[in-house]
Amino acid sequence: MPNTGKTESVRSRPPEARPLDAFDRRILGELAADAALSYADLGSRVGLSAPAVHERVKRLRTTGRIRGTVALLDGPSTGKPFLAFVHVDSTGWGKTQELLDLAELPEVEEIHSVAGDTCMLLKVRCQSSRALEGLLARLYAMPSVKATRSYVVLSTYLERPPQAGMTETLETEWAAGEADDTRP
Amino acid sequence: MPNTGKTESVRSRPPEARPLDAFDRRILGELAADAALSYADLGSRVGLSAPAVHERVKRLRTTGRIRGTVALLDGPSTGKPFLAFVHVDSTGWGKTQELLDLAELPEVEEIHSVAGDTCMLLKVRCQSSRALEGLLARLYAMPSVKATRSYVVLSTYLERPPQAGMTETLETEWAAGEADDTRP
DNA sequence: CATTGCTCCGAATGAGGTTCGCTATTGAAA
DNA sequence: TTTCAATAGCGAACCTCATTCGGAGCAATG
Repeated sequence: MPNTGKTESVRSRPPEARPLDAFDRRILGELAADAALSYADLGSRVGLSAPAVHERVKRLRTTGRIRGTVALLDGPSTGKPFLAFVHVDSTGWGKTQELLDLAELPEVEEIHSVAGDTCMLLKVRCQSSRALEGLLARLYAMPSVKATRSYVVLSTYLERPPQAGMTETLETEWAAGEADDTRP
Repeated sequence: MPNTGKTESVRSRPPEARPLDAFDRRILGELAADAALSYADLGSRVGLSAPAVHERVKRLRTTGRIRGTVALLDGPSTGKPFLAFVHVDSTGWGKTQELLDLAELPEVEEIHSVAGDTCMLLKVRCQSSRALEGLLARLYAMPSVKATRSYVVLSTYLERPPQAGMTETLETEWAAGEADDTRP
């Protein structure tokens, strides 16, 4: 059966453009807390049948909303009790490739380019302060690295992956006593 | 059946004291990358049968090595494209309770106490720069908060949960050209 | 040398993931 | 307004896989 170009152009809008509805948000919230839930349980929590949530979860995966399903390891009890954030000052913007190569080390969990008084921000978790020192030595061995500032974590009060919920009042509440809302 | 105190004292050593062997490490590595693996697949990868890995994974869970199994959400495509690290200077050490209450906001992903020129470090992910501003307003509304410094993430090159692997050479390699190893 | 406990494996069972066909609903075209 | 097509939902069925059970090999203990 031949399909008209007109119909096709309407129907084949990119799937990732479709916005998340309330069902999707609740599914994401549940799975971000516990991905070991059965589809039957998940369905009863959000008010859908098992095949229906299965279909939605599959789409959330293929469209990239869900990046993966992983086991969260506990740093201290798996041999990496030392956590630190390292700010890196480097010369030039194009020379950051060697910094990105640090991604091969399992101790390096995050590499961000940030706006502020530093260029790059690393989150590293390793087995000892000596290992942290070794990582800093690797940094300083790079010609482009000018300086670093390390923030060693003393206590972690909260640490979790991205959450599904959003605080709507964050965008409006604070401005109530300060100025009128200038948005349209 | 009564058990002798002697046997009990020997047998009931804390389970978390048992060190991880090579099998455990490989299992943790696989599950940290993909927790949706079947036990049969996981077993064939590490060289054990399905019931054997099942038993080990169960123990890794109960002993806290595995904190949970979760779906990793993609921030930008789930409505939170803005990521920032906020350093907080606060007066006094006991007054941090109001900071810890921020954990109720789904935008706040991490709260650490750090050593360095700041007291606390937050990782926050929210829907807009305006929401980030609202969160900063909440911070400054706290009497104990003296100052904040924000690092807005421009690009994220790497972001992943704790990994199982460890770079052994980090503890030794760097010191080779500097000084002799002083460890026993 | 006997015993105790641990961990592994193969087999069996039952729960749950996955697919299929059908129906209701929505939105667009005639 | 009528008609058509596509979507998303559900119940039932299938089939994979998680989970349990019993037994064997092994190490450490007394």
